[in-house]
Amino acid sequence: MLATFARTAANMPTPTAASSSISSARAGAGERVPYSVAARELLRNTLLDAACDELQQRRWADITMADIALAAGVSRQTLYKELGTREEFAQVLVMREADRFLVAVEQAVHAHLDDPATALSAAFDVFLAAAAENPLVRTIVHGDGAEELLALFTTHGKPLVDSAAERLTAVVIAAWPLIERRDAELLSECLVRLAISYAALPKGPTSMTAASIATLLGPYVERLLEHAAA
Amino acid sequence: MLATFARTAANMPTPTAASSSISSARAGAGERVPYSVAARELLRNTLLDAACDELQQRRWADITMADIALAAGVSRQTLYKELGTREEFAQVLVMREADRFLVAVEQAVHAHLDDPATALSAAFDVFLAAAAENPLVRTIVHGDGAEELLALFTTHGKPLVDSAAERLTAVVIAAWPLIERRDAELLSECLVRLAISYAALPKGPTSMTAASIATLLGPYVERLLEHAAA
DNA sequence: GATCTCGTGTCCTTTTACTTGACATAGAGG
DNA sequence: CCTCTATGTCAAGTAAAAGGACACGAGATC
Repeated sequence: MLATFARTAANMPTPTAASSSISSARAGAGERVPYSVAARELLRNTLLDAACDELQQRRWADITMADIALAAGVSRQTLYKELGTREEFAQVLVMREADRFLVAVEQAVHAHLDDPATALSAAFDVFLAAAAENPLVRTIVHGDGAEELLALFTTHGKPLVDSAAERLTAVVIAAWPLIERRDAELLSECLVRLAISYAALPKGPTSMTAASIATLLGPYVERLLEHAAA
Repeated sequence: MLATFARTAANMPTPTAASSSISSARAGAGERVPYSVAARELLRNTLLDAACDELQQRRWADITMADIALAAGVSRQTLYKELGTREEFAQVLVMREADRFLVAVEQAVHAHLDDPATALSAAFDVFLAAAAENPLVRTIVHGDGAEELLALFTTHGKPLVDSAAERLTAVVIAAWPLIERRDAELLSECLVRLAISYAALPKGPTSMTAASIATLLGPYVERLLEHAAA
């Protein structure tokens, strides 16, 4: 039923759960976002979206800050103030995209709480499939002139890896609370690094890669759970 | 596949087509919304959403403008400037909700382009079902202290009826271009008035009511189409 | 019936956010 | 070498929102 119409899609707390068709979203509790915060978010996202759009048409190296500001309908100054320098902008852009991948991964894990190895495989598969079709990733991996962006995944990838690993750790711990934090952190960082590697340089069908990873790391995870249960 | 992640749900042109799960929205053409416009929209919607939320907790008469502004995280002054007086605010609130109903109706019609009578029935059914569960409508129809809002549907309902009829006319003409505008206008206004009447005072299951309307007006529509085809 | 209280609607001042134009700098290309 | 262009930053100008104040009218209280 579409009975209860959707709340304005504009004022969602996070784009996380922004799917649920046309139904009563956020009818629940005090998840109220004051306008000032929502406007700030809107500004940032408008800017980042504009950059993504531009990226699908020409190389990052050919896109100026002025282009991005113009595309977002905002002055260049506002862009600098809100997102910092070009490098910082790129960093934020990449981080946001990574965050979205994490959301997808989180869902995949959540769907296989009973079987860690399957969860591992499913999550990795979802990630790789998404990465393979994601415009930003494709641009970076496939196209030329995106070396600066590429570096954010590798040589300058510390913020990304750390952040993603941290988030993934949270996912793991939420899924299997018995696992020790240190173990979860180790596993997460390993997974993140593998994920980035395979996203940058795919090998064979995504499901096979995912299965391989599950084969490699599944025993470790199960060992962890056994120890935890004991 | 969720491959291509959703564009920021914040910057959608209209909440109209804001359903399509997680897939590449607006990758198409120049449907770019400059930030200033999006921010304005966001402000209005935040305010209206806040009012809706409040309405689910207490009566319209008990909700002050200050409450709404506070709930939206905005100053009272901004509220007045953006949405006008209390009456105007209520008007806008109602109109927005009506607009959403029209969207649902439009979809229902679109799903039955081949059979006008069925389209009629389906549209009316969708409308009534939605109205029956819609929080705002329920508040107005069921609760006390909403007389001021109720008037906007009846005695002071000219803007609503005119607007809805006009939009419905557009839907009808888009669906069956052969129908003459004058006929579409007559039909639309009649339907809008009936819809409001049954929303305010439901009678029996929605599907039966919808079927009755289709029985009553179906022949008229088919007659129109026959004449047009001739 | 006079007063008190509260919400409305408006005016005005301060503060914040965005725009605009300008400029120093550095790298690319003629 | 010089020009052209993009970056990053500054200061002045403008628009939007916040915050305070007040007149007005409606209900409540005494």
